[in-house]
Amino acid sequence: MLTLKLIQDNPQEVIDKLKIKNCNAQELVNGIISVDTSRKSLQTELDGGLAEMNSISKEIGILFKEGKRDEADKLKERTAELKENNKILGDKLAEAEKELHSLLIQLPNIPHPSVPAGKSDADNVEIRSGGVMPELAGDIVPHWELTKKYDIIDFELGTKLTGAGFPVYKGKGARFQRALIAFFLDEANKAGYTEVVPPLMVNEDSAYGTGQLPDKEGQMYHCTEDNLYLIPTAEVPVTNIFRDVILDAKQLPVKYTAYTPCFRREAGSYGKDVRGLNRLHQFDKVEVVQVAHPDKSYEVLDSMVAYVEGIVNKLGLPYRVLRLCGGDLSFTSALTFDFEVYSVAQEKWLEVSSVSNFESYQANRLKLRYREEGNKKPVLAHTLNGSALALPRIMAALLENNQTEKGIRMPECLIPYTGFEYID
RNA sequence: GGAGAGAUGGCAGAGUGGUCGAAUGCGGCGGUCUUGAAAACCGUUGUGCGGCAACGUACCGGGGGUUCGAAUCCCUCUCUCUCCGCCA
Repeated sequence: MLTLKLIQDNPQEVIDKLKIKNCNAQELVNGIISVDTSRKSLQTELDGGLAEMNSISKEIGILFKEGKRDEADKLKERTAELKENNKILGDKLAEAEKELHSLLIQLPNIPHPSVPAGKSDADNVEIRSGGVMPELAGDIVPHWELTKKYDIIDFELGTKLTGAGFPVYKGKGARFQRALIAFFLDEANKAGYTEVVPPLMVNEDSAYGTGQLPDKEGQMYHCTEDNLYLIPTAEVPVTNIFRDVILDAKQLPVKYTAYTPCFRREAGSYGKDVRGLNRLHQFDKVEVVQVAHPDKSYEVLDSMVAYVEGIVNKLGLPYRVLRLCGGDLSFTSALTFDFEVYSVAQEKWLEVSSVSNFESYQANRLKLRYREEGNKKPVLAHTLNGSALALPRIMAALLENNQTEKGIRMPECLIPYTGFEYID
């Protein structure tokens, strides 16, 4: 969430900037300011009452020690009213804090100045493209037919075991999947990211910390018995490593990578682009996460984009990089670049990565701060993350784009991992 | 799953109703000493909120209660450890 200070100091600026996200924040901002103002005066008043109570209690303590029971009892009479008053003030203050908080979390992150205006993904701006469009002869077959032809992914079997959107990878398909994971992790390691294997389930606090709760509750699988959530992305457990943490400035940037399966209910998206590997309830992804110094976070973002571009290039896929417009930017992001790869049989661009700078928006929720040397006050850090990469659509594009008469040709960089050159 | 013990500052570890935000040790930071370092000694060393500041206030796992006053007593939840059982 945004910091109160920012909203208090520049309310109009916040409102103006959020217009890029097609968000009319006028009312919210006004509400926040007025609730905060009353919160402050309540606190001042309550602190005064508590101070008086504390000093009376001390006096009573002293009187008791001196054996002056009567005087002490007299003082006690005065405390009753004070106590009641403090209780009322305390309740009001708690109420105001709750209200303030619920308003604050409704405000999305402020977009970076470079974010273009726009309503939907149609308004995203292509900033770069690369790779070579494959020119395939003969019948071009979509990946869901290829997976059947080579018997490498069984969607129906997954339906039998679990339900739609939980495919079973088999034989070279399974090996292909494992190869991609290992390749992505090795690349991330080479780029200086420390590998972590996080839990695949998180508690409420973690889901809240990265913003999945309360707004996206319905998108996560929830184990009610233990009140745990299956992670929709490694971002959740990995970023929450830093919840309530104060880092040293010299520790920044912190770079973590994690491979995890991801679980998404995808409620409300039935029937749309769900064919084959395009949209699954469980899929694999390698994520990269950085905690950066605020002054450096956009350099870091650029480096993360360059990093993702590097691995897409190694895979030999035609791709484009988009700068997301205000309307398509996620609630928590200040600036996001999407990577899409071209899938020749579907004749579609498929989103395979999303690289974002959240600035201090997540950090504020997480209470993730750093301390400058010699400086006493801890300051909110910036968090960034990106997919590097999400597997199913990469696999879909590789299957379709690399289909030959001999089978599916593996990209050069994967052969050491797959141990074979063709899926046939 | 059954029985017991426990949760205190970066860590270790005192504190069982009254100047306790909390002894002491370690660690960290600053200084003295030293050619430099170590040792020794001195000082300093949590976070949030309110306040221009002085300062006030809250926080001893979470929540609630008793009391003029709670780290300390009561209730409840969570977690950790030990033993037993079960098990990859």
